[in-house]
Amino acid sequence: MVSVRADRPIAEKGIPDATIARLPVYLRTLNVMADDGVATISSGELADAAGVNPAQLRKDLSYLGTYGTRGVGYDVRYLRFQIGSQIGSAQEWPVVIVGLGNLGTALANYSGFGSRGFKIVALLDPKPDLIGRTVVGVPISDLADLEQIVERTEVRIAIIATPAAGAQEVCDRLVACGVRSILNFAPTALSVPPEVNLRKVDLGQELQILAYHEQQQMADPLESGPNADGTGSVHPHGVTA
Amino acid sequence: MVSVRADRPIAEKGIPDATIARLPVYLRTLNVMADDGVATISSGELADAAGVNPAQLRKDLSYLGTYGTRGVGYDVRYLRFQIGSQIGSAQEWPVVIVGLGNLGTALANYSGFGSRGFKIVALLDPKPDLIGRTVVGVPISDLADLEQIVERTEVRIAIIATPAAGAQEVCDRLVACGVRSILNFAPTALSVPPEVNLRKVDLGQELQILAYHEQQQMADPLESGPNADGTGSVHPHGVTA
DNA sequence: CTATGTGAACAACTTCACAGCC
DNA sequence: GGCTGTGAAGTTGTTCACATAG
Repeated sequence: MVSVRADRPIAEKGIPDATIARLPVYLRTLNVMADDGVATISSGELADAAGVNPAQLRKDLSYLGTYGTRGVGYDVRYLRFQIGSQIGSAQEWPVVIVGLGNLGTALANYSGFGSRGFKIVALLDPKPDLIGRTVVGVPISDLADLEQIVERTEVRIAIIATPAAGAQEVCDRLVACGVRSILNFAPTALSVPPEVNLRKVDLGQELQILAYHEQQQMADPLESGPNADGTGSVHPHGVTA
Repeated sequence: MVSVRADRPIAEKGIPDATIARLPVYLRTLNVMADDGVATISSGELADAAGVNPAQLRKDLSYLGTYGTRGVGYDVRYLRFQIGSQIGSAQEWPVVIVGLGNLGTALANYSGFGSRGFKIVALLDPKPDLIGRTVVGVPISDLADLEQIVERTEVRIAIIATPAAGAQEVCDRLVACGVRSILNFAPTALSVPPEVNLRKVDLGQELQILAYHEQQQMADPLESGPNADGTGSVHPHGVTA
């Protein structure tokens, strides 16, 4: 079970997922700073701009290495470079999107992927009236050609944005032709062999949590003074997200 | 730190956010089961279908109450009813979406909201060529009319899907006219007063985590035997998401 | 004898608080 | 003096393992 993972030469092995998820946020902020001509920034300022706790920011950065200067802060350009090379904006990740309904199309258009080093190289859908149309310059191909397209483009990361019904079959086919990382937007649980990385995004989930807290606050009009509950918004001066 | 929050009549006070996020998944699964005519289901089967650990499922359900029968399992219809009433599918939550670019439009079209008790009652965008068009039967209104529309529709939950630049202003205006729960899809940190619930969704984040693990696995071709890392896919027989 | 419900152990993540360096 | 880097404490979420009910 414990997976061990014996110690290798240098560090740089175990950055928590939560940190990985935040690094692009820092990077985006640093880019803005750099464009504004800011040369140095403290953890407090950067944390503020990124919407996190300063200690969190410093701990996150400490996983990458020691890039700050005590008493001074971080060099914006240098830190930007370091984060960039860590999260593989060094290389470009080819990605295929399967399913071009509303969500798949929105994802294909979503500029946030491109700026983070992901490149949509193929779009797949079974509907004849979609096949041949292009989205962001990429033509939609027939889902039937999945195997040959995966092989030709050498994608290793796939996004499933199909209806729930077809998702598992698509998933199996992707796995069969060597895709090792799958991001599932379909509202269903997928099953994959253990060597495949699978993550799920549920667009409704955060809304659900908000609604729950809303309901709770309506239920007890008392004790709603400063901040009735936790999680939703428990940051020092109300900064979140 | 037992969290105090003096005991009120029955329980039903402190369900963890993580559990709230999973309940709709169970509900969806139960609906399928009920349609298939299944009358009773064990935690193992339901957990399997929902892609979670059986112990997790039982613990989640235990926050709602004691709805199972030892030695037997759960009554599908009864459990469905209980979960449904817990996550406020009892009431309908009116929601406004601000920003109807690709993402906002996809969210407006996303059927997952409707099936969970959310109802899009207003759409707002400042672009003249969008105003007046309708999406899922709801007309797009001028962002300038935000205040009056929020007041008229009495929405308490808003989704921000604008570009980063306009997000904070929209957020401030929403808060000013009484919106207490905001879901932010814009790639920027928003600041709100502490009584407002704010949550953020970053579509790139999960992809980033996948890419990181992909990169890691490429870095050590060794030890990729059974399951190189954790998080991504560490479920008993490889079922996830 | 089966499957729930749950205390307790465990694991991941966040925040605190302060030593250490500039 | 100011700000980083980090051990330690705190918090939240997950999994185990078993007593208990049916």
